[in-house]
Amino acid sequence: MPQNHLYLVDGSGYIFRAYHQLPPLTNKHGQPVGAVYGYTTMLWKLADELGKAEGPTHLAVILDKGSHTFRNDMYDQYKANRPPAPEDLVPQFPMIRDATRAFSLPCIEEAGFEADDIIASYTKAAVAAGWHVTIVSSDKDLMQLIQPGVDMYDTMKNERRGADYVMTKFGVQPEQLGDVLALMGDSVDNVPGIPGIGPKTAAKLISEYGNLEAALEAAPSMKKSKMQENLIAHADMARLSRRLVALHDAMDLPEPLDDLTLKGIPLEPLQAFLEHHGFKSLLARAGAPAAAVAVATAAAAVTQATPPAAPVHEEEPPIDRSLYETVVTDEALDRWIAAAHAEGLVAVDTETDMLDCVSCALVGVSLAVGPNAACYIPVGHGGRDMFAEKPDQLPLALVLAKLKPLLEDDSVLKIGQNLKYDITVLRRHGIEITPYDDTIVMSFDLDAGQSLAGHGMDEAARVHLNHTCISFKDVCGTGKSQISFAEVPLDKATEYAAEDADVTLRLWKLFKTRVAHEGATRVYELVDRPLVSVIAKMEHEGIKVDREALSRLSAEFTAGIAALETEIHGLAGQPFAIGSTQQLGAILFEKMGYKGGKKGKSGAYSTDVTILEQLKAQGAEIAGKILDWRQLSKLKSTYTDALQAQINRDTSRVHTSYSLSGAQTGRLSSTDPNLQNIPIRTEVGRQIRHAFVAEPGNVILAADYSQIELRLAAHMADVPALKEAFANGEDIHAATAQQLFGEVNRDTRGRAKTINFAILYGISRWGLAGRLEISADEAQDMISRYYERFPGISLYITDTIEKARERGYTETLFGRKTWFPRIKASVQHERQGAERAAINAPIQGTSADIIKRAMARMGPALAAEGLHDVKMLLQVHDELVFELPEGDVEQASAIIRRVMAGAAEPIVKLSVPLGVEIGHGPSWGAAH
DNA sequence: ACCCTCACG
DNA sequence: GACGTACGTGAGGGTA
Repeated sequence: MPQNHLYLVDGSGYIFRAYHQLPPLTNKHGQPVGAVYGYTTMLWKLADELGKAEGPTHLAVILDKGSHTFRNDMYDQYKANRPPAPEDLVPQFPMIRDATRAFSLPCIEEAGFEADDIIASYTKAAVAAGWHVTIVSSDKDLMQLIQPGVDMYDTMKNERRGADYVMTKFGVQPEQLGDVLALMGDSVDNVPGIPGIGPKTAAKLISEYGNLEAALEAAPSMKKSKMQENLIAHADMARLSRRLVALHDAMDLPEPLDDLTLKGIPLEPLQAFLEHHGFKSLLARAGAPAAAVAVATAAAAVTQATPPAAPVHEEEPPIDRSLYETVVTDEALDRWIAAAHAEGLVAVDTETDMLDCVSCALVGVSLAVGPNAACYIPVGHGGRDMFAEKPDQLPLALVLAKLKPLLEDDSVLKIGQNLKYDITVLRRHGIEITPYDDTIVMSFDLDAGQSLAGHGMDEAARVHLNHTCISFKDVCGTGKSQISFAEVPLDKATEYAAEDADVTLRLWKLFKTRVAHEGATRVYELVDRPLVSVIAKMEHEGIKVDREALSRLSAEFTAGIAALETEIHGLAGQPFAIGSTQQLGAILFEKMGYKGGKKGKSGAYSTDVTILEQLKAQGAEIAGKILDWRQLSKLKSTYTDALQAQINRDTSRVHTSYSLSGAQTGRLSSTDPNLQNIPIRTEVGRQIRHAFVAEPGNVILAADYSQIELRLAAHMADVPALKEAFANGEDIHAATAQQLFGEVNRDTRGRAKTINFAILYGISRWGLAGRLEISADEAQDMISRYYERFPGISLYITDTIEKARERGYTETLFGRKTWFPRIKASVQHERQGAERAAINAPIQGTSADIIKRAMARMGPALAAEGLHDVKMLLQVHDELVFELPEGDVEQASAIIRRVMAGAAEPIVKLSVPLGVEIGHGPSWGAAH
């Protein structure tokens, strides 16, 4: 009779690990199932052990139930600083139980006890009965249970662990591990331990003195050191910690040992479960687990099962463009679509006849399902002219009809590089791409700030695949002789387009693994990926601009500019190009003899606002005129003229393009045109905002976060005085003025405001001195006072810089990384520049994360309350702009406010409220 | 292609 | 002791 062998599976521990290590999959019902999938493969692996020498004869999955256990009664801080489970993990907990049931395995949980205690109790009982035990977990606390006859098994690393593992990892025997853990403490579970003692020191003490109590008792006679003092001072904390890490092994077993006998795994419930979640590839590709088949073969003849394939990292074949196919027949198209279904994923790229995706025509679609397995489906070659001669290609309508089910199939992942473009193009043809991954966004979430990693495809291919893509220029030429993609011959078009899809798929494979392993899953899944289709919608929507209003302004500005020009030339005594800083510098500082030195390496005179304002203050009339001239020229060329040219001919609206990878901090950026820098600060400039209007019957609504970055700074640096001021709804700059100067008036409030911003940007006394027109010493005093009044700020600054230097990156509250390679530069000002950016990045980036989450939730929140005509049009970093029927304003305002104010939740709980200010009117200008 | 300047948060 | 003088963007005009 072979010996009984009980496997105890630490299900709760596993699911967290699977969540962080595995790609964030969703099933065909749109539910997140990455962790469930990982959990399922683990059970599968265990099922395959059945019948082997070291395999289980008995097995139980142990789960945590509820969060309050006897340890909380012992120490109310236990696990107190643990963040709530990620929102896409929560719905997976019940599915874990489904998965366990699908394998027909017993599942044990008990209120008041942690899974660890249940495992300890079963281990004790089984050992007493003379059984072998294997604990399936990688938890260090459970390693205390290792003893002869009891080992651990880490399925992810495929590693069995005994006493020697504990010895290499912690330097002690398993039975001494509890003492080591007690000294070390555990920041995740909030076990206090002894400050300053980590794994190394703890192990040294325990192996030297044998156990915790002996070490504590010996402390007074140890050599004097910080560690020794701490050992004495915190002895009670260590004793409490010892009790917290001890496993409770004497509970009544919820189910008797003998009930845990493994009998085999009926195939049917397992199959149903796998099919429900679309894990059927697991069954189909790898064969059922041996145990399941053993049961199934009795009923039906099943083909020889093979064990699930271990993930092998095979070298991909180099890119070979000769293997790409031009798809021009029904049969070929069907074959590619079937291949995509079989693979469960497909890289997609669309080719169009112009860059503007609102007006462009579809020219072709490329697909890739594996390395070099890529094709191009031409549909619009030969151009839009109905009568032009065209190459042989499938009709557009047919291709769209066949692609639609694939592109909308929940069980096939669509992969694209900068998908918002393709989403818009295909949405115009009635296709909603879902689900999707975007490699440009993945790249950004991994490598923002890494100077070597460009996120565009050509650069990404060079960096990550060591491959040079065919450039668009090579195919279409440049400048005047540039041709449209519709005119490119099919063979050349296929090489170019299919390569894009092929490269995208290869990049995706790399990034998918990295996202999971490098902690980018949170920000990718919870912030950026959902945003892609939202941004696509906003760009497609566009905003109405009153062309006549702009044209009137242009005319006004032209007249103003001309008048000023005459005056300036008169004052200068000669005509010159006012826009030329070179000529202007010569006039001001050489001919007219004003003071104001040369600047920097170029040796040119600086003529920027600060200089001109100084001259003006000295009484130079020309300086004021030049400032006015510059303002009007800027407004005319950058706004009133340029915006008119940007009004789309087909839609009569302006469609900006947002870059999701534009700003290193995680902010969006806006181009063609940039709608994030429309004037507002001066009255003249503000008129331009009034030209952004709503359709008749509609209004423009603008919703702003008020002081979001300062609020986040107060939260992140933990500044009680600032937090309190925000909680009380005070004027924050006035409150700062009160703290710093003891009185509030226009002057002190203004200075306080400057200092508040200086803090967000990484202050230097020189910089502050310049801004406030005080001496560096006075500025230094002011900074010191700020740190004194707002403790936490200086700690935040030093901490952030230190961490950035250590790890190379900073992180937002949502885990967005920004890399700072120059933080180790030997050139001082380069390094200091990186330090200032590092101070700012977590704050600016968290603010960006929050508004992005608000944007992703806005559509569903509005729709849920029946508001289908509210359109989100623009994002300006802390502001969202909507167009909506006048009658919806009240209801929409409440929803918008709620969504924006609560956008951090539940992932991040802020200790300050987020304020939202909302206004509306016939134009953007009027909405403020 | 680069610099300067200036519009925004 | 000199250095250079706040974070993050994009666009237009002048110059080389």
